[in-house]
Amino acid sequence: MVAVTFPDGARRDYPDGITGLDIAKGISPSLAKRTVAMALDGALADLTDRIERDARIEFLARDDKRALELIRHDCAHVLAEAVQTLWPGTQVTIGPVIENGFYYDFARNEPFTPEDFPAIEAKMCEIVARDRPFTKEVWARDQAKRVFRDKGELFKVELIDAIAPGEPIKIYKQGDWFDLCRGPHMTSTGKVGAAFKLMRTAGAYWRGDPRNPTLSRIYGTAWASEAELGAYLKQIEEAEKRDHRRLGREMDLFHFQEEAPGSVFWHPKGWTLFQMLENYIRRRQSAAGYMEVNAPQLMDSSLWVASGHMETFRDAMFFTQPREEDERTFVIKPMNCPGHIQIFKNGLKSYRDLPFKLAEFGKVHRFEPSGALHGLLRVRAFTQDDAHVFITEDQIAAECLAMNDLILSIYEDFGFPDVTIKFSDRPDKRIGADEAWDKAEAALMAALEASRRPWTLNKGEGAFYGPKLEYVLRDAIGRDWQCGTVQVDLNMPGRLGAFYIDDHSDKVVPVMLHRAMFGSLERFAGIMIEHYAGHLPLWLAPVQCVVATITSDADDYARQVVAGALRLGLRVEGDLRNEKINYKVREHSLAKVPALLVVGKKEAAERAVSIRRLGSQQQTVLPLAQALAMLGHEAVAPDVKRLKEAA
RNA sequence: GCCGCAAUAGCUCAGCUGGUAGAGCACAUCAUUCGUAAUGAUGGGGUCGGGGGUUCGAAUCCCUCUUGCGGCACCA
Repeated sequence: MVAVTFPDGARRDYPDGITGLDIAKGISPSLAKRTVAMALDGALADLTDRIERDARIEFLARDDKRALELIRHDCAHVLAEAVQTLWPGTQVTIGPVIENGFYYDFARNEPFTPEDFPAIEAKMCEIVARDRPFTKEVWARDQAKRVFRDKGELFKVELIDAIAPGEPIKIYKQGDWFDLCRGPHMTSTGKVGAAFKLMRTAGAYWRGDPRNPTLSRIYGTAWASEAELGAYLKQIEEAEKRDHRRLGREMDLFHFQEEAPGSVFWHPKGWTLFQMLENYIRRRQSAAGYMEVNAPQLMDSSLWVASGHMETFRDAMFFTQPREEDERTFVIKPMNCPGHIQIFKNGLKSYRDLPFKLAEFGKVHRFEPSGALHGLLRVRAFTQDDAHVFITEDQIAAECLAMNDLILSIYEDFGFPDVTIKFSDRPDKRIGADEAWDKAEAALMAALEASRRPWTLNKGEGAFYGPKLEYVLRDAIGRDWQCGTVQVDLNMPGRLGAFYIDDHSDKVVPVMLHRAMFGSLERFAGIMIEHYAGHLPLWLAPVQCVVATITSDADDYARQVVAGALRLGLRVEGDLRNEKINYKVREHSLAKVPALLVVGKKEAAERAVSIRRLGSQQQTVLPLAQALAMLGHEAVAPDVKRLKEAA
């Protein structure tokens, strides 16, 4: 007998090996009918699985939140059957559930294109309508391999070989079609429903390895109801409107062109935003004891051989061409650390000088793979808010913690309270002794734990010289981008011959921490633009307010308003054109100007302004002095505001 | 870099199976002085991403390069 506990706490004994379906039927036929799967002790399982030990059982209806991943996974199987029906000879590989949907990778000589989607979707609808039950069988390994090999499914044979010995080889059938699969599945294909849509095709390497064949991937989305599908598609449409590449053009912030792939042409407005970000970081890090420096853009390649960068990143570095007068090859810096180490090395340093904190808005160039480039988020030339902190081993944990706090407080100022923190430990390809890595990882981990923030482990993803913390932000369409980073480096200072004199007059190689907060100013600007959908807060907006006249009678007064705003340091423009106020409102709203100050005869007579804020139809009439004071206050950066309030 | 798709006016796009380029917005000029998301008229603007080929003839078909887009891989 097994004891089964129900969600209401009731407990009943059943014969050993009873299925969930039998239990459901015993309770009520309608329950059995509407149940698509079960959860045993919280783990999803096939409803027809036999229960062989005491467990807590839950019956999942199709509209249960947890059933959504089953809908998506079942949908992937339906897709695979549809594809193999339409194009016999296509091999199936894997088809997992992902955020918002699923994909399936196929091996076929001719890749799929979106033009194939209507036919595939129609076939999928047929399979769903047929409503065949999903049934599970466990096959012997040899039998499974034979069957798939005979079918020409060589990738599946490889997958079977990868299943650990002792693990069952599970086969799920849906009518005549079957697939090797971990499961679980719902009770039948009909449960997939109609709220699915194929989204796009893509090439993908088998098992993620570029040396393997390229498979043809089909991405799809699936939901419990048409309403949810519609809402999702709508959400994608909205996200596209906040794409920073589009807003960058619409707001006249920057552009790219063919001659400089992956390099930004910042326009006056975009550069204003960039400088606001830079100034903000400059204030924050200066308050935290960093000293700003500037190191050469070009340095002899020997320095990069010594640092170890040449060996690991040669293909991603830019070089100068030797010339008659100087045969050396120079590297266009891809990193700032070697430069900062030279500054540290210049002049003897004492332990009393530590922590020695050097910061630079360093413009670095990296020959990123062409396929990786993506607007401002992945470029070949970018500006790091980089810093290197030279310390003793004892200072590692405290300095890492201080960096972590500083970074998180900065993200909060920009409205990113939830940041994903990743801890990346030693990669296979690395320099330095394992004992050094042990020390570095332990210290970084101590700082991470002391900060009491949730984090995830990124196994083997550390830099070649040390472990790191990564701070990851999300763009409008849900892609993750690494921004800030804290890295412990016990290797490079030694390689480049840095040392300080300790309290026994001995030479000691310092520990170096690498730190970036925005990471790349370009990337952070892109994420910011998407985060605010172009509606930048006043302190960051390139044009903070426009003074717009209704008729030329107000021109003189408008000029006074502009002058008043300028005196307060506001970035203001006057719009005295002979255009209707409707036209001006539309234009400045589209340009995403945060505050529109409208002045007509009435305002001129009363020395007032009518304020219209971006995104609102409301107009507020305020006396001029009061309006400017209000805007002036709002335009103060959050960190400066805190200082003022504290004073 | 790999797989697929794309590139026509500043922007968004039309241009069927090859027959010499079009719209809206933007821009310029003129008129309009108007109370919170588009006033009207007129006008200028394109080696159809670059190069090569097929053809009597190429924006259109083929090859190639460049750049971009979506994934994959990469990311010090």
